[in-house]
Amino acid sequence: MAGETVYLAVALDVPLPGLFDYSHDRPVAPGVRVRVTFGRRAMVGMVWAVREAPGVSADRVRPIDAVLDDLPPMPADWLRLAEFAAHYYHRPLGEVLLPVLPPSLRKPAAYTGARSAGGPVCRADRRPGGARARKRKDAAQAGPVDPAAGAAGAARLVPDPARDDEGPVLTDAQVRALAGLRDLLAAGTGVALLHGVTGSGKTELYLRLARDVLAAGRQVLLLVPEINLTPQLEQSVRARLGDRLAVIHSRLSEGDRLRAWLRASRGQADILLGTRLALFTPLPRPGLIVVDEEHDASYKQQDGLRYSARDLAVWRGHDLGIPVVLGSATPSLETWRHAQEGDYRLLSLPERAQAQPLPEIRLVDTRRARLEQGFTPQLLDALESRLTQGGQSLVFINRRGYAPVLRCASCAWVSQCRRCTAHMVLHRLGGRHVLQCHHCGDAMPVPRACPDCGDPDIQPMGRGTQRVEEFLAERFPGARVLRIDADATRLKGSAEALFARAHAGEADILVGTQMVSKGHDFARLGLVGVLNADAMLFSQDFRAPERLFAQLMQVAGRAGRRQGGAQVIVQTDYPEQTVYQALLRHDYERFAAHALEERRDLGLPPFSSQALLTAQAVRVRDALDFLEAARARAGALPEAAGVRIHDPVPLRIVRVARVERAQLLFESDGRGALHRLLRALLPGLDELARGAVQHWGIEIDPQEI
DNA sequence: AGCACGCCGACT
DNA sequence: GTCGGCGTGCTC
Repeated sequence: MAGETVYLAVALDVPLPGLFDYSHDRPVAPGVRVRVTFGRRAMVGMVWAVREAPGVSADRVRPIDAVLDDLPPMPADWLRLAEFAAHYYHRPLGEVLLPVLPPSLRKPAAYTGARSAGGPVCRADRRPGGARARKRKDAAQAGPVDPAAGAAGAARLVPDPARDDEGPVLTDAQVRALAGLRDLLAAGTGVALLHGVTGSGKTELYLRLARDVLAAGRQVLLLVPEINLTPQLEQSVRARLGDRLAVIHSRLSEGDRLRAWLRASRGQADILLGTRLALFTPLPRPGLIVVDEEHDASYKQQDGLRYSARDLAVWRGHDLGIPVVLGSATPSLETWRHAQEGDYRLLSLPERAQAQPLPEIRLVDTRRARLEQGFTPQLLDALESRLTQGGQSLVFINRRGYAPVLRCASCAWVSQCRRCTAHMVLHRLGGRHVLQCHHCGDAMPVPRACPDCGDPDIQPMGRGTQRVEEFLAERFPGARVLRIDADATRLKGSAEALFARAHAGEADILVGTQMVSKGHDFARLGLVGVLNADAMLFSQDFRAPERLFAQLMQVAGRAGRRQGGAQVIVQTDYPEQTVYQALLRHDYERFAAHALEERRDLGLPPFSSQALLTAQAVRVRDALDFLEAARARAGALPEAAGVRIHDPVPLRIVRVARVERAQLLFESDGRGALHRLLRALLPGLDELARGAVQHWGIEIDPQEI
């Protein structure tokens, strides 16, 4: 088989443009991984193309160290997806192709070490169970479980498509929406927006649609925004659709992640449930992609390749010729506009599935109120009466810790982080208090007296979840108060435990951040109180009202899902704001229409496309100088026509961990013009950045500005 | 991004 | 004398 020397163009996970040529004695198919030496280190790369001659002088070309043939070549559609993502987000191919693989498939040590016998795939196959499956066996499962499902070639548990009576009786709106979704399946392609208020039964429709797809012998990819949401959905899917399910998210162990990836990519799993990174799993028989809570910011990766899994899901669906369903109670304005324009098919579920009315919403004006620890008398009374009725309440405050800042009573001292332009937040840790920076993670003890003037009277200002928890426990001595936030759930498994206690009714008042607002269905929850919502209104970001509205709709949706008479109290200084007025009526459409009009007037997305050039330096001046130079260079290019180039600005939190940051916004009405300009501009920027700039990057379709 | 090499300060 | 600081430059 060995023959003439060929040159393999290999993609490597390095921030350098292009591919790297290596020699080999025979051609290797694109999509096959290889082990190579790059500089002094061993790396796993992926063959992208075969060439007869190297693109660089032959003396620089090195041979391939090994062809990793423990897996078939990555399928062509998967390679197209990665190529599109690399092109669209302006990153080298290798920075897409490799990081989206399970870690063990891209680490050279997995193939070279003494214990690597046969490589990671061999080892995974030798132990097909894995921790997840072992745990599952112990747990009593509702619904059919096929004990052999983990093994290759296990009998498929095919649901009977004729049995449409499985699961709850559908409402008229659900029946209509399901018919629309089935039209989409029959058409074979297209995007649907399933717009349904919380509790309207979107999940039920996903399950029914998925069953159709499975019955046709195809696979379903089901994306959720957060790891927290996978266990619940996993249980419903198993109960209704059987055990040929794989779950992928970043907190799996390497072994479990590889096993799940293998089961999906070999077609042994019919349903793949996961967070954004699951989008990049190859599927041999794809039939449907569902993106639940499509508006959620978690779909946008915030480091490395900054991709939007929702946008790529739409692209992948189109490329594969399969339908994509986007579900949300508060669709992103981008998606909503597509639905309005008819690009996406709009299917609505305007009412809750189980005939519970939506909770009554009250805005309580805090300008006139006498506040007790941030609480209005109205909210305290409502909490009190829920307690006497034996119902559960939720106090929502999107701020963790005890108090956002510590301040000296007699001078100007505040608890400023040494390394960031941000305050250090007071936290209660065990029985003690400490100061923590939420941006760099730095921590320090609370000073006994003011470091500047020596006054011992230093006081916490404002409040976070911990202080609210403490106050409520004092104010309502008989009540069981349970706090659920990132701090309380930091330990592995503690999130599940806390949520289980909340669900079991072992708490009368829940205090939580946005973590509690997603996906959970607390049976006895009859009251939601929202503190400090206005904080989000003041953000400079033009998307702040959209996010606030979604957040409030979501948290309001926690109330009264199982019984009527539920109430939501939102405390605000600005009850007249459109966001709050629309919220009062549970009126997404009114809010969206208003927000879209504003966006259109200002030429903001979705009526324009944006890209953000970011720079980091020791001193912000250097970052700004670089961006200014980039702006001048961009403006001089012929491709700049039709692209608005804003002024470079320092970020609001300019310094994080002693690094200062600035950004430059590009905006254009058409996507094409923007990308053409970037294509012309970006290759020269490394040269401009030489010197004081530590790092620069481009972000396409930024979610925060 | 790694990981080298390279050329100047405080340690046994 | 050398251990090690991080500036500069390269990786098919």
